[in-house]
Amino acid sequence: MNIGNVSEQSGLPAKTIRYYEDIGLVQPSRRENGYRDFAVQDLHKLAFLGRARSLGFSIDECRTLLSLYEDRERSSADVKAIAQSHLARVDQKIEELQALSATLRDLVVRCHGDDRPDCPIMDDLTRSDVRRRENIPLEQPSEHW
Amino acid sequence: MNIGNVSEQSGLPAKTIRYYEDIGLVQPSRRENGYRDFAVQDLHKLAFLGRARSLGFSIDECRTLLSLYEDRERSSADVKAIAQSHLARVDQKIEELQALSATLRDLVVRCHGDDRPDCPIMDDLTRSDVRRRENIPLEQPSEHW
DNA sequence: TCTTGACCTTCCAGTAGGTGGAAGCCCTAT
DNA sequence: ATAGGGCTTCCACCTACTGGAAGGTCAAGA
Repeated sequence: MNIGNVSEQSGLPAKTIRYYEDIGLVQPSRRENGYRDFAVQDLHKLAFLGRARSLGFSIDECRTLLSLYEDRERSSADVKAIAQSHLARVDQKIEELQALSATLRDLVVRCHGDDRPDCPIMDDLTRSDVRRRENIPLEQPSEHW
Repeated sequence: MNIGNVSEQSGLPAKTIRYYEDIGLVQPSRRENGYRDFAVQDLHKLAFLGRARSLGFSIDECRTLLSLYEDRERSSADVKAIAQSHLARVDQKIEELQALSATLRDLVVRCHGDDRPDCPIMDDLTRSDVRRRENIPLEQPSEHW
């Protein structure tokens, strides 16, 4: 099966599939002309990956899930542990964003938003005390959401 | 003022401050020995940036906010518009994560998590229909949370 | 005066998870 | 024979930094 075909059936862009090969998630064979030749199992794996990614699992988690996926003897406890820790992170992120949302909403509501320059949002950003930030965790850009 | 001093007072790592200079957010002068020499205004700008970033504004939004910060004639409407669109994105993200959380929680609850291999989580990831994904937006990795 | 250590500099690479584009084969249909 | 679409590799770019190496600078203490 050519990459275009697999792309269409799995819903993943061809670029992404090549990238997944690069990082070792799939190992399609090659034809004589150099074209990748995907087996049906590869298609299943890619579709599995697409679903796991759409649930927000990281590539590393996907790697583990994939090995569990291919292990017929794996225990459901192993899978559950991964899903649980992912769920905990999602819920944590939700809480952080909700605190952020509340702060922003408060600022937006208090800003009259007209032609005059005075603005509570700017005042807040300019303020050098720390009252506002007491309950707001820092963004962790390294999390790459 | 040396970078270490500014770092301590603004709460931003020195590396980050150098990076902010690289991308043109601050322009400290230089001493004869090559050391950066920050003015008090630079410190204010960096503290402002730190607060805006902690509220989740992107670097590009910070750039705009900074120009508004330095414009005493700016209208509060301009600031409000940026904050509002940011708030909308935050709320959108919260909704997505909540849908995700609900799905994951359901899967986790249904998985008995013992030594046996059968696992609803795996079943869901393996399933090739689209029922589950109907209400779940795709992760947008380009958003870089 | 010498040395130690803290502080500063630049530059390069890496992070996660891809995406965009260029240059160039390959294959099929007309 | 040629046009097109599909396939290949490779390199660069995105966000917002962070880590580390190699080396210059400065102030304090022996």
